[in-house]
Amino acid sequence: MKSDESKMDKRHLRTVRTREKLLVAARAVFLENDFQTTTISQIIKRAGVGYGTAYVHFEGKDELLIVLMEDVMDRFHQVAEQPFEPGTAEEAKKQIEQQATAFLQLAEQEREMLRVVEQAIGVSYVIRTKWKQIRERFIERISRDIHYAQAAGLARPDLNPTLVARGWFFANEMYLFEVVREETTATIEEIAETLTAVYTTGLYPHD
Amino acid sequence: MKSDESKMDKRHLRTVRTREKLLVAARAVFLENDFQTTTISQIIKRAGVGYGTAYVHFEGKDELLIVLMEDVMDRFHQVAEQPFEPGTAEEAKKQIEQQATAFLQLAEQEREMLRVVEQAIGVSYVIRTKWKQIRERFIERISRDIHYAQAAGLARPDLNPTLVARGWFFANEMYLFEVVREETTATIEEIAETLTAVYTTGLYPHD
DNA sequence: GATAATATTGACACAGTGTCAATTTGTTTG
DNA sequence: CAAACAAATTGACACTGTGTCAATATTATC
Repeated sequence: MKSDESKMDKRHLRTVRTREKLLVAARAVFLENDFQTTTISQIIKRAGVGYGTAYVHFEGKDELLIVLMEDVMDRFHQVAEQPFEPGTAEEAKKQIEQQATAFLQLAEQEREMLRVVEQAIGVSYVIRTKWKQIRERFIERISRDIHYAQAAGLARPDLNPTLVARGWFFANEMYLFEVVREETTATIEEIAETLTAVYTTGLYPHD
Repeated sequence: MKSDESKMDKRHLRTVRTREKLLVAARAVFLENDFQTTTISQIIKRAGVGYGTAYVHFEGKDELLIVLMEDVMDRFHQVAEQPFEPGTAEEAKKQIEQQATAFLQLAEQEREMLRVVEQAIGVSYVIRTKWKQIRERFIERISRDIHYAQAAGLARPDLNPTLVARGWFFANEMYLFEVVREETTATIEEIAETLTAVYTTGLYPHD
């Protein structure tokens, strides 16, 4: 995470240190409060640097959070990039449920940061955009998976993969934030299982 | 919408007029801009009243929007309250698709106001709470419908109705806002059809 | 028409933001 | 090594918007 400081000259090193101080302070303040109520002034104070300094390193609160988000986002991308090459419908279901579970588990693990991120999505345009990128990456990936399953004769071929993928991801995303807010009564496994069941085989049995 | 002014004494009437002036101005300013960039000062100026007046009638920007939301919300509740008593699975699917379509059509019709509402949900706690109420009403209703269908032997009995309802509503809600933002490529009918198809019969055909 | 009740008003104190000229710290060069 | 230069840091300042409240204006009551 930290860049290699050994080769830097003293000047550059000071810059990096200041940046780091700001990020550490920002993380702490964000987690202790909301995104909205957190002020740059608080972060600056905590970091022990002069007021203007924060604006030299970051454009504002938003950019500070975006940098802090990056780790979490990497983990999401990892989940999105999991391979999907089922041989049978059963296998597909299993893999889909696994991915849904992994997704929600990530929400649980990164709850604190995601709590802040969720608030920030509402308030900040830049962060909303950032989140959309993550979402689109997931959706695109899911679309490809659906396409694959259709081509393999496993999934219904008459549905638009992108439309289906969006709907499926949306349900997952909303539950993700419910988990983050600790508003769910059910366990993650139960949620993933239920969502997957409906998604793959539907609520109404076939004739 | 307007209350009956005929019986009011002059004083009360003045109050109502002022309130109305503020609401009209607020609607105009909100629709011309965002929720975030709209300032109370703008609304006050537009309404042609003194600065403090707005704070006498409303707690702030949020409450102003909440009052403006009410009409739209009524229409949503109407959609939520549509009867659901299918005799067959086919009938159920049809009714579900109809409701999904109605829901998205409402998004299209009330696009402008909902655009503002969506932004406000992000920023304002009060409005987020208000929206959650609407959502819960929908989800509760859908849960009951699922329960009904399960009891009637139409729907899979092994799934938790509330969990399923949430997932289903979430997908619809996200598409609602996509429609509001005019970010969809597909038509409303196609979206409703696809969502319903996956919801009712699943992406993977049964054995 | 005097008094009481209520509604309106805008000046004010406050909180937070972002900028920029001045200052401090570090690097290079003759 | 001491100018001279370059880069990083700083906090005072101007600005935007909010919410409050004592003063003022309007309407009701006796």
